[in-house]
Amino acid sequence: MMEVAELYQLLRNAHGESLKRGKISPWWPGETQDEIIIGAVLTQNTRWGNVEKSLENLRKEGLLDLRKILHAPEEKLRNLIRPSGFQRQKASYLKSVSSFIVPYLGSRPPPREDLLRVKGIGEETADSILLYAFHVPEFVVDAYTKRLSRRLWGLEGSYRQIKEVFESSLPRRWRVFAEYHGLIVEFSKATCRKKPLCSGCPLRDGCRHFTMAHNGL
DNA sequence: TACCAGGTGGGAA
DNA sequence: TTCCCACATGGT
Repeated sequence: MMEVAELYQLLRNAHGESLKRGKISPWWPGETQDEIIIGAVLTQNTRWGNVEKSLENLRKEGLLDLRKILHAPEEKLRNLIRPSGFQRQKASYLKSVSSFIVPYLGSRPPPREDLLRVKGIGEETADSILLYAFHVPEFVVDAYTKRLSRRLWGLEGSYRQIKEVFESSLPRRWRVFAEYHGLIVEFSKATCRKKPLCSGCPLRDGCRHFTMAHNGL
């Protein structure tokens, strides 16, 4: 049985290149804390390609900045973030997140339990923000992580249970957590999503990609 | 055409 | 606690 720590090395061999993007943290694109936090909200149930369009719209208007979002008209925000969908919810979320998090920017990270009380921030978004924008070692469990954990190890647990499995199996360092989560996303996007597993699926018996990872290709 | 994407909130059971 | 659904857009 493949162990958690062992898989990390395999994924690094296969998808390590993807870790180079991202200036503040491995993998997550973004040049500022603000950009990462805004992206974390906009990517909720949304393809990253659509998020990029919204981020670019905000950048052009000088609104890739949480302090400015705080004072921007909500309707303007809605129009700018339209490409990433859920614009009513997400414009509202960006406001609530901004007002909470601005005092922490460039300073200490916000406590996780406080972040979770903010409208629009669930466990995954909270951990993404803490990990990628503030470098706090909180493992991010997303749909890819859940699926991979289920297929590889039969894990069916809650968010916190799966998070605990990863965190207890790895050195508690933010960079390890950041890389690992990014690698899982890249690996998952490159492999089969069909249910039940298609023949030759990576995650069970010799998927092409998995074999590639094994061979360090 | 139908389904999916780096989820969350709110209500019902 | 857990399950279900609305929320919106763009790509395949």
